[in-house]
Amino acid sequence: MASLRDVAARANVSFQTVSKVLNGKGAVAPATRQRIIEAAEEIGYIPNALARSLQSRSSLTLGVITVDFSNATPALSLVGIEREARRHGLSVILSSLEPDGSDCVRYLRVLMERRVDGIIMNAPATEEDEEVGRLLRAGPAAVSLHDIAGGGVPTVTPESEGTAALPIRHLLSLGHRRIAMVTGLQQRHSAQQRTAVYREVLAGHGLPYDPLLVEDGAWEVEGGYAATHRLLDRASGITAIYVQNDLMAVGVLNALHERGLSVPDDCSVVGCDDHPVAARTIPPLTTVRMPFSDAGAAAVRLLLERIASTSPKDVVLPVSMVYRASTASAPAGA
Amino acid sequence: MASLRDVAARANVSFQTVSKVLNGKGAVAPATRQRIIEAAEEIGYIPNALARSLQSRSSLTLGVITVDFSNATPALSLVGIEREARRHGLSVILSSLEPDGSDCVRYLRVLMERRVDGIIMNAPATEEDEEVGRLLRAGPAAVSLHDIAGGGVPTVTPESEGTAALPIRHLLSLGHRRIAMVTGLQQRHSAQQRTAVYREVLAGHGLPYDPLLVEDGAWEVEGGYAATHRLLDRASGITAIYVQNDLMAVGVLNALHERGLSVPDDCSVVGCDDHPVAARTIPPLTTVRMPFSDAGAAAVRLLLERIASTSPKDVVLPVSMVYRASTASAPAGA
DNA sequence: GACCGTTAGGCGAACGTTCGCCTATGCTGT
DNA sequence: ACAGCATAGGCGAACGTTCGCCTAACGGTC
Repeated sequence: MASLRDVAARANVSFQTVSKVLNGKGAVAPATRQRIIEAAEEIGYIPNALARSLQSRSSLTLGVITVDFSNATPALSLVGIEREARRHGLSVILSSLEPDGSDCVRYLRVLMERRVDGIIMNAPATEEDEEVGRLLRAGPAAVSLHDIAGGGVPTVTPESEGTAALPIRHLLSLGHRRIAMVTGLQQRHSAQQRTAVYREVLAGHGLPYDPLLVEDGAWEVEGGYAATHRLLDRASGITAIYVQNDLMAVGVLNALHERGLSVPDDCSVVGCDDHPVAARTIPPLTTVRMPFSDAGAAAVRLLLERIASTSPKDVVLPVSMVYRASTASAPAGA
Repeated sequence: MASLRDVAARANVSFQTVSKVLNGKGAVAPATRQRIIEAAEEIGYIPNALARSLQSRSSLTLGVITVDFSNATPALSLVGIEREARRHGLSVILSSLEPDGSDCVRYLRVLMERRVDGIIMNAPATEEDEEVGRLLRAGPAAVSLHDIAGGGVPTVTPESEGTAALPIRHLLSLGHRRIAMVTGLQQRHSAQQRTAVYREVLAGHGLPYDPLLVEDGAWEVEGGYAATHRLLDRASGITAIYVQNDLMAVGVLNALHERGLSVPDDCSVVGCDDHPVAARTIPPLTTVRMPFSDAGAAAVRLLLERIASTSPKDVVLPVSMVYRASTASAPAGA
């Protein structure tokens, strides 16, 4: 692979002069410049970013540590990150984690060895991990899409209050009183927060918390399906279900259909995320639109600010309701 | 950031000796070794992979150029690639393309500048691009998940014959004779092949090709929805639809439902991919399981073989049917 | 006690850049 | 004709590694 020296030899100049020309830095005579550019082209010179980074102490790279992105939502965040990074001329090194997040420390170290300019975390499984928090505070600039143990890392998150409050209020306004909930993994802060808001909003309407109305669906289609059957088996009078993500909601719709319950006539369903399929489920799903891709992009911009060493300021992104056909007034009899 | 020299100073040895210890290479007295290891730990030494790569002429990195992975299928391939790369101690640099693939050449160049050890392509939009083909043949080792213009790049692909033949034969065996098809983007070789196989298999059963039965759904949910309405508007007697991916099939099911047609009683639907939601659509979708994640992993292994300069041999992965509730015998009247 | 083999660790060079400083050349003005 | 000054380009050093070669010291053998 050709180096500056090879180009220089061909153009009869010193290799530093070639560097100047190719970077448009120093003063070089037009004729020489031309000669150098031609020589570079002829031998197919491609600069070595490794050497450049070594010298310049900046790799123009950022590392991303993400939860498994087989699911659409982390994939969307990743898309947002990658796109925004690309816009700023940064490359992205991708590391995905096993579900338990146990290998996070190892991958953080790899990123540090590669001298990434910054790190973006999207691995909620590690949000309680003190060691991860320590490394992120000590290492290169970092930004996270969720909480980090011990804090000190700027975050970009969807407006958590609204994420649960909007759909619950929507259901209340339609006259529903027995509103069930299918949650994501209860270890995750985001699931805990939504559950807390669900309790609060219901309490605000004089409705006591009923644990029989809450089931864990583990963020997965099958989890939502199974959770719904469990809910309907043990609790009566349910006229609406708030599901903490759309993937589970697909399972919920299927379970309700299996039981011969019509959505929304017998039971309303609200999802969360506005997953691409939500628009065409049967019936189309009323859901909360989450700014996943925007959050990824915002994280990159925040990271760039942090690298430029301005003060870290958390970003909270707004969420909004998307009204479709899976919600309706509570049945008269209920 | 600490370097070998800093560790050396603290342990009173030459920096090369530190290198030896940390890489477990040369013979070093146990006492010195211990001293060095402690010194490294005390000052929090982290090796500089950039410098190492520069010297060793190997970056332990592979570049991936992928179509936008908001959709589940390219995301799954990417997951497979990343996981397998990680298993082999390689990092992944991710570049995603705009839909038209026009920026591919630019990103290939970035990867070459970064001296990646290999490149994996998953960007069907570039499969006709001669320049891309040239670069891939001339540059570092490359492997593709689709065709490359001009060939010369080993590929990993699903068994294309079966991808369309299996579902069509399934529908034929159920007695269907007017089988419509919703295709992906017709520019893509994969869509073209499936269309060709569809024609052949039908012809093999004495059924002439009817262009009225074929519509483009552009791989998207909404495309599938709109294509179905167009099909039903202009062609009569359709009792089954083969949809070239599950995402479009979600739209197809929705459109059929809107028209008051029951699946599978009035019309059977077969998808393709075995997308996570396919198990819980209404009704659950009969589909072709595609080995996306496996293909990604296989691509990494093939790339490693290529790097080790064994001969490039294309890999073809088997596909299989998943029978669910969206297909049934053709209605008696048809 | 001279010889040799082994072990521990030093040292120079190279990988491919960028950067700052230095010098040779030629041109201007008086 | 000579100071003064751009302009063009050379050169050394540094970034942080790895690798191979060299040498000093030590212990054992005849």
